[in-house]
Amino acid sequence: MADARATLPVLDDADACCTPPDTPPLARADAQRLAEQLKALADPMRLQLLSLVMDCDSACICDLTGPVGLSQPTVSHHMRVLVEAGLLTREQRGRWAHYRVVPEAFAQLAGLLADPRQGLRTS
Amino acid sequence: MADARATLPVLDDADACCTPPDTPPLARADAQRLAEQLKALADPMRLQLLSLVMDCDSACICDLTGPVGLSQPTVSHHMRVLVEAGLLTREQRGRWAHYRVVPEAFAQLAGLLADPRQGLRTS
DNA sequence: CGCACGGATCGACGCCGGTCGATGTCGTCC
DNA sequence: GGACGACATCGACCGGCGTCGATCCGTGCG
Repeated sequence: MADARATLPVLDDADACCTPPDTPPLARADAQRLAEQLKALADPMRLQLLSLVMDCDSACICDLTGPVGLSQPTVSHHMRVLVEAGLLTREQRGRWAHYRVVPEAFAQLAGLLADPRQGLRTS
Repeated sequence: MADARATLPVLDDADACCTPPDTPPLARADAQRLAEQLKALADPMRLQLLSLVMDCDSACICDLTGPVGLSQPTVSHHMRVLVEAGLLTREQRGRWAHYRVVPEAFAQLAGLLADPRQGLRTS
């Protein structure tokens, strides 16, 4: 802040008061990757869908449309988002696509959030 | 799925094959609340801002605009989002607004994600 | 082969949110 | 009081995203 800068006459714009100059923000690529996973989770419908998948080990879309009250294309879209984010896996069996939770992905996210200082530093 | 339904003659539309009928999805209000917190985190810029705040215990906006390369209004807006999501606190001191991380909020989110089955069931 | 079913994809629509220049508000200093 | 600096807010712009009806694709069965 300005008062700290006043005592550092030669560090008026290269040094932030609280941020050591050798500590840049989280790398852009890491931030993007983490944000994408969090964004996949950051929708109430997708959280509801996840809770349903978790409760029955594996689920297909015809089981999910009713409980969450969404149309089939919408559920299909959401499931795709979750699969692409690495939070679910999809397995085609005949007519049915089975979706399952990826526990490791949640564990990893939990680890990042549990220790925010170290977690958000991981690259 | 359809084959499971074929063996449950009276549960053809009320029962999903994998979801026990007494296990509804995550409650809508809970899903909304959790989604809001996750959405606050689900932006790469905000993750970068958070990593900076974490590294220096407390920061103000003038310290943050440079490292993340955003304008003051944008940073101010992002900080507001994080404060309203309960992930940061804001304290006005003279001209400066000090932002700090709320560790408990992260711990809670981590808990929800670490044990997804129970975590997403919590209300 | 034709039909039924489950699910993916397309296209359109409306809403949301990141971004910034401009401006307003507040606190501090002279 | 006026000037300055920090930061909040406003308004506009633009891209992204949730949603659904329609349609397409793949599988299974008679």
